[in-house]
Amino acid sequence: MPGRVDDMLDQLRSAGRRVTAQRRAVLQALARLGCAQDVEAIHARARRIHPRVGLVTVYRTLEALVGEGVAQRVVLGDDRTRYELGQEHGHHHHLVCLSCGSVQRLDECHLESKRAGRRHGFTVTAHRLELLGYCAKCGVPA
Amino acid sequence: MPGRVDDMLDQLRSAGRRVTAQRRAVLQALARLGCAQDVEAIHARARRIHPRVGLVTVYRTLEALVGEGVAQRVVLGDDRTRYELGQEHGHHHHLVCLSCGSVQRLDECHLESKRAGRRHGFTVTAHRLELLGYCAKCGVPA
DNA sequence: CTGAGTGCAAACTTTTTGCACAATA
DNA sequence: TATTGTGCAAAAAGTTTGCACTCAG
Repeated sequence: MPGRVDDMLDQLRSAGRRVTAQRRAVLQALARLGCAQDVEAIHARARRIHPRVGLVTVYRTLEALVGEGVAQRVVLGDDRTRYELGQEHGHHHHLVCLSCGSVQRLDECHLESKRAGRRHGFTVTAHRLELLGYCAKCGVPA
Repeated sequence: MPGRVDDMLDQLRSAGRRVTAQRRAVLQALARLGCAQDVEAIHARARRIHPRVGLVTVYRTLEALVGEGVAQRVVLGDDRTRYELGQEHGHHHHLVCLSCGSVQRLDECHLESKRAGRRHGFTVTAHRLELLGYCAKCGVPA
């Protein structure tokens, strides 16, 4: 995971962007936090790595990372904007616990709806799927 | 569709809520607009039906309708909160055009991921699926 | 007539922008 | 050194809340 962060920093540099301590911190925060984290959490984690990271910089850095294809926005249905490393490669979905709000990654993708879209004259190029329910820890409420 | 609105108003009344001209207007706006509309659009449409509807009332009414199971929130990945009539019954997904932003309803649901969730110790009780791409009118960009 | 519902204004939350300063390449 | 990136403060945008007034039941 640390090597991966360096690779991404190189990618930024190659794209003509500058590598700063703040960006490194945001990237490391993303790498350590796992998927679908909101901006506040990313900011807090980044601060633990490098105290001089402002919230504004986190917003701007995330936008830059998305632009470079290093990170992506994730929308889960609550009102928070979330981000995670990786783009379409490493495609996955999320299991969102309705009880504790935890989010875990689901790598399988049994999706057969592309055809359905095409039947509507719609060309499906991407999709987003969230499974909502209760995680093993919480269990289903009575 | 007009009968359906009256039925929903009755449902509100039975639940001890009051039926006002504003609520009727919001409900009619939802019925006429189709699925996944944002609050601003609902407000504008409601105003055309009954000019004395404030934005705040639209927010509060939508919340009440969701609480009564008459309407539901829809999250599509842009930053807007959207609403539409109907709840889990009438389950459907959306085809979101990346070019014009139009949203159309997809009634089919070929979802086989519930099993996948269960394998993770996760009990799936609901899911959300958006297919992104290009509608027939827009076509796929070069 | 009594409490649920409404409108307005103000408060809040989240995200964006302007501008002077700092630091990378 | 030439810019890109940063921080702060302020502005926007979207949503919620307090309060007095209105109206459905």
